[in-house]
Amino acid sequence: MRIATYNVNGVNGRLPVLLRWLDETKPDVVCLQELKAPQEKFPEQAIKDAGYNAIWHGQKSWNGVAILGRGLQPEEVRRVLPGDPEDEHSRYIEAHVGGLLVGCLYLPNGNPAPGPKLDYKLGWFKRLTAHAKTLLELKEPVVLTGDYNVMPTELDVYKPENWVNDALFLPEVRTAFKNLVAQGWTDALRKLHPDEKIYTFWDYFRNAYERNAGLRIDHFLLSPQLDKRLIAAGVDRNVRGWEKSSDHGPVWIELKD
DNA sequence: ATGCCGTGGAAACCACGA
Repeated sequence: MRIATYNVNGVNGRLPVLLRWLDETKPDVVCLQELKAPQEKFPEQAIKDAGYNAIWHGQKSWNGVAILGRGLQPEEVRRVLPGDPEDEHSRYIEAHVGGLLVGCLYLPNGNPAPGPKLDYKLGWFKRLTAHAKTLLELKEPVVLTGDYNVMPTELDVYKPENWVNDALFLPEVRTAFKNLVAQGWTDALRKLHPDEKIYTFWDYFRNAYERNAGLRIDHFLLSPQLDKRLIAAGVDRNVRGWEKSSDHGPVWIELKD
C-alpha cells in the first residue's frame, strides 16, 4: 500500500497537476496540505472522479488539509490538533483509512524569527508532540505525515549555513522535531536512505529546482507497528518540474500489505 | 539569497509562504 503526502500550495490552482500525479502514481492514501480554499471550494467532484474519497478541513486563503482514499473512505477522527481552542488555523486532520490511523499536518512556518510566528510554531509543535504521544499509546499502526517545516539535519538542506537563523532550521525547532521522533517514531525516508541528499521542496526563486537547491521538510513518521512493514520511500521529484507545479514535490512510502 | 516567484482575495495592492 502506497501512502503519499503533498503540499499542493493551492488545491484549485494545482488541480491539473494533482490529478495527473494521482493518475500516474495511484497512491492508496494521500495527505494534502495548503489547500488555500474555503471548505465549500474543495474540488470534491474532480477528486471523486479520479477515484478518491476525501475528507478535508478548509480555510479561506490559507492553510487547509485533506485526506484522500483511493476506493477507501477515510473515517474522520478529528480535524483540529488538541490543546488550544483559540487556534483557528486548519492545519491538522486525522482519520482511519486502509487499516491505519493517519494524521495529516501542516506545521506553521515560523518566520520571521524570532517573533510571534515562531512562538506559534513552537507552541504548535508542543501540542503535536503531546498528541503524538497519545497516538503511540493506542498501539495502533499510525502514520503522522505532512509538511513539518523543519529540516532535521544539515543533510536536509542544500546550503545549511544560509539557514541557521531561519525558523525552519533553528536549533530549538530541530530539537522539537528530534524530541517528537524520540517518542518512538521512525523517520521513514531517513531510515531507508540514511546518507542520501533528499529534498521535498524547491523554491520558485533562482532556479532552485534546476540547481537542486532544496530542503527536506515534508516527513513521514511511523509508529513502531509499521516499522517492519516499510519497504520503500521516496520523492516524486519530477512532479516539481511540471508546468504550474507546487514548490513542494509529493513524498511517498510503500507499506507491506 | 535580501521573497527575485506564486497563490488567493480583494482591489489594482496585500498577506503569506520557506
